[in-house]
Amino acid sequence: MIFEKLKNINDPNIANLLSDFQKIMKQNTYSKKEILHEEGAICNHLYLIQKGVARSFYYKDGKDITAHFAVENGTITAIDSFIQRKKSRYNIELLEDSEVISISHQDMHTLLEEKPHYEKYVRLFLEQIYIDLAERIEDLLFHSAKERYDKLVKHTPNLLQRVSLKHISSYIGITQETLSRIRTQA
Amino acid sequence: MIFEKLKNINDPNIANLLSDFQKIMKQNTYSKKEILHEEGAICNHLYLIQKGVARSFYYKDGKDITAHFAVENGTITAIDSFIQRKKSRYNIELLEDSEVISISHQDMHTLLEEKPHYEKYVRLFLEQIYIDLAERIEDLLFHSAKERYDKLVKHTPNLLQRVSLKHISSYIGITQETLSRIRTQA
DNA sequence: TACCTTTTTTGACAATTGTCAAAAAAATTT
DNA sequence: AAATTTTTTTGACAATTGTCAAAAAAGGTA
Repeated sequence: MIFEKLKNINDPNIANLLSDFQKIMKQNTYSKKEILHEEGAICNHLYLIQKGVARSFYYKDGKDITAHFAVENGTITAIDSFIQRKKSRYNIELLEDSEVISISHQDMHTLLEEKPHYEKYVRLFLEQIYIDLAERIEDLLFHSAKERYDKLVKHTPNLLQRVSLKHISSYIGITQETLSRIRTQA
Repeated sequence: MIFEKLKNINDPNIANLLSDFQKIMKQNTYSKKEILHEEGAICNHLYLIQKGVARSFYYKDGKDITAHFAVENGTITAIDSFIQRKKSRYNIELLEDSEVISISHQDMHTLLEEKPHYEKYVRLFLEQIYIDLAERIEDLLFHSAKERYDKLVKHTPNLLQRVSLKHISSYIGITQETLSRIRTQA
């Protein structure tokens, strides 16, 4: 299942959906450090990571802050820009040599116009990522830095091995130094 | 426009949507402190506040934490439970005597099955609340307690006058005492 | 291997926010 | 209006996290 977020859906039509979406998917390979999207531009693509790791990030007071990671089967985009069609504050870069599928906003829009019965799946996709985001808020509000780190270790241990700690630390909302201290005293 | 989140949509069909949704809406009046939804139950309704204020909240280490406020024209539900059909950690209560419209999950599901072209609007609604949530994450991560409070004062000053500071403080992720100190030294 | 760059850790200290207890102020009820 | 309850503020102190600077470790390259 290309769209990991829809993997639990039991629906005979899903095969058609996949085949139609496949028509608007374009695959590319990128090398480490390549940029998929740069801040200031409107983000016109939804990216599916087939192989590799990507992160979205932005600058706050000159500091580089990671907003989201995507590994194999994950999706990434500058979601506010993609949805609202406005300039993005986010950048998206690859952290490993990667294979990435991209779907253009225009193609997706056209597909949804032509086959509005696919709206349902976009809705389901949004529901899933909404839940993910809501959990992240709870996490930030009500767990300590250490708890957030432990959760990450437990939930996505492989990410820790593939991504530098400075990105991890900003992702969980703390400084690199604090994360380092958390790790040693654990 | 009943659905504030869809107010910017320019679409001739929106009138039909409204009329169909109106058929599944039920209006009730509630008095202050009444509970719309209690934790442990699956949340079966989406609530639209016509008049009054509601908040969703839950308990973390015995402390009452506000997750969301809804004033006139706003929507509120235990969104994770409503979407995933699982038990909710949230409660929803009214903070003033209120008039509330409720839409049952079942009725909405049925309506979407019958008229799948309405899926698009649900998708647009979800996009909007996703953006709101994403902004909230940025706010929590990258603004100080004082900045978060000032933003609230600027953005929703009337809320401050209608809701007690203990709810405001937990909403912006700080203690009541810290909020009190922020307010005096401002 | 040696060199250079990037990442991670450590130290010292400062700033922010939390905790607990109590007082003051405001709102609600009798 | 008085009494009661709830909300807000204040004080003293502790805990957490951040900042800045530097050292150590790890990774990549010539």
